[in-house]
Amino acid sequence: MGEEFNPSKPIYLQLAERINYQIVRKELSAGEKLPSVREMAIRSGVNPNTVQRTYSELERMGIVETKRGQGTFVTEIESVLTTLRETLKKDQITHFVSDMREMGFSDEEMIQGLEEYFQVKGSKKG
Amino acid sequence: MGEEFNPSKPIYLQLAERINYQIVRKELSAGEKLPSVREMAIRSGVNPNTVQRTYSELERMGIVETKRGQGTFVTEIESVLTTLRETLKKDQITHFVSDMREMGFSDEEMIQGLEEYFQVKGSKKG
Amino acid sequence: MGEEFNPSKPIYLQLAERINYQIVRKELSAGEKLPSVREMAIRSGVNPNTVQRTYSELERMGIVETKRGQGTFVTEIESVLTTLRETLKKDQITHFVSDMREMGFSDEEMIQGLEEYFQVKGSKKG
Amino acid sequence: MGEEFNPSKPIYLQLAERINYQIVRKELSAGEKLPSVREMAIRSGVNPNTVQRTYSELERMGIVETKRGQGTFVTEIESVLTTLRETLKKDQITHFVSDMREMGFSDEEMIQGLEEYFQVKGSKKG
DNA sequence: GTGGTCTAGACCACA
DNA sequence: GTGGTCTAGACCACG
Repeated sequence: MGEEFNPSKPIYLQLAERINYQIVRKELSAGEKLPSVREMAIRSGVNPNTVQRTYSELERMGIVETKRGQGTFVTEIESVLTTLRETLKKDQITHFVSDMREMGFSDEEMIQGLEEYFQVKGSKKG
Repeated sequence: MGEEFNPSKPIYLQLAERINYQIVRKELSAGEKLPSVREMAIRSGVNPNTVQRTYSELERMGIVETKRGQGTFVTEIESVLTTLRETLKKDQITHFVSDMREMGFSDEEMIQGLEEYFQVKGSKKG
Repeated sequence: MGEEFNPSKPIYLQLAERINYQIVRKELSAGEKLPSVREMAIRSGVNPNTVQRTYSELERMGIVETKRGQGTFVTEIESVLTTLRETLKKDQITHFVSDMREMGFSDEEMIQGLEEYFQVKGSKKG
Repeated sequence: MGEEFNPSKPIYLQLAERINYQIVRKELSAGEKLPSVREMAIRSGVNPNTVQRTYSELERMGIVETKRGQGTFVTEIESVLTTLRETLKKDQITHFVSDMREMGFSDEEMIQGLEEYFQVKGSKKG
């Protein structure tokens, strides 16, 4: 139990990122209930206070809604989920481009490399 | 001193990857001397034997040449460095595509996202 | 227990050579389990780490396959074993010719000497 | 100083073999003086008594002659040297064939392997 | 049990 | 100094 956390970043943010990731991957669907704070604390191997902070942060971002006495739920507002998806996409791309540039690759090489990859491995079109 | 290592992967391999990365980023140029085994051990916070194993591995891959009593040097064979560069590129791309697909993005969305990114931020052509 | 090793050559390589030799002589057959690292260490009178290194080397050469938690086994890939056999043959011949030449014998004398030897002692044809 | 000796065989015989080998390689020519017992003992790192025994053995075989007060000399009798040469050749061949047979090679494979070797590496004819 | 990794500390050959 | 090997002893993941 309890995957590891990078000590150089607040755990509550890392946990939030993981949940966002799960939402975009549809492991958590719109309207679905998140694990209770205590449950999530045990699963993640962190303190319940940390989970609480994560949930608050997610609520501040509009990604989850807390219903008193019932629990915390993924928002059903489509636009929020779409934005979240776009945000994560952008983050991934930013990180990718940054790494590739550090290795000295040009924009063309990245595009080209991707297209070659798709051709070889077979593509998944949207 | 002593950067962190992921406990789920052998340290000697992670260290090799870091060095490969440094070579591709030209933080280490062709023919340049690597830190001595002992020096690198101190810098990395690991045992000299572990560094030794890393250097052996790199030598086996042809990325590094060792001269007894003198030290360990980045190879000057161009083709090896080119291959290394291509390998790391492929790895990055594989990882990127894998993550993006897990988040449900299509190949088109990745390419498109990249191109948008380049247009907004300004491109670096090869 | 504990056969002797030539101090002028790494033990882990000498041990590997011995095992290769045993395989070619069919004292170890394809698919057969090698002694465990610890067992072999005791038999050979060396440290388990040294045996480990030998087994790693053999695996790198494809001569041996290791199954986690089960042991190390001689490969069943015929081509590898054939190649090994050919390699050892070549090594033997190289060594023989080198010694004979040092003693001043010509190629003809070697061939001739061999043929005489076979005639006198009785031959084993393939 | 002092090459190593195989503990499984008398040192005096190993030393005799080495000297025979040197004679056949013409590092010691017919009639040439061998090092004095004391000198040889130092060079070989063995006890002078052992060298004495080696020289006696060589004299028994007719390979050297001892002249009181002058030293020990390689014989000048051609037939003895020829025989020695033939004996060493036979020993080499016996050892070679024995090893190759243990590895399962047929007589044909040995001859064939030798001939291939000569073709590739270039032959030295007598 | 198995193999695999890591540390600690030692000794060696080379230059 | 450099890299290379070896031992001793520990801990881990796998089955």
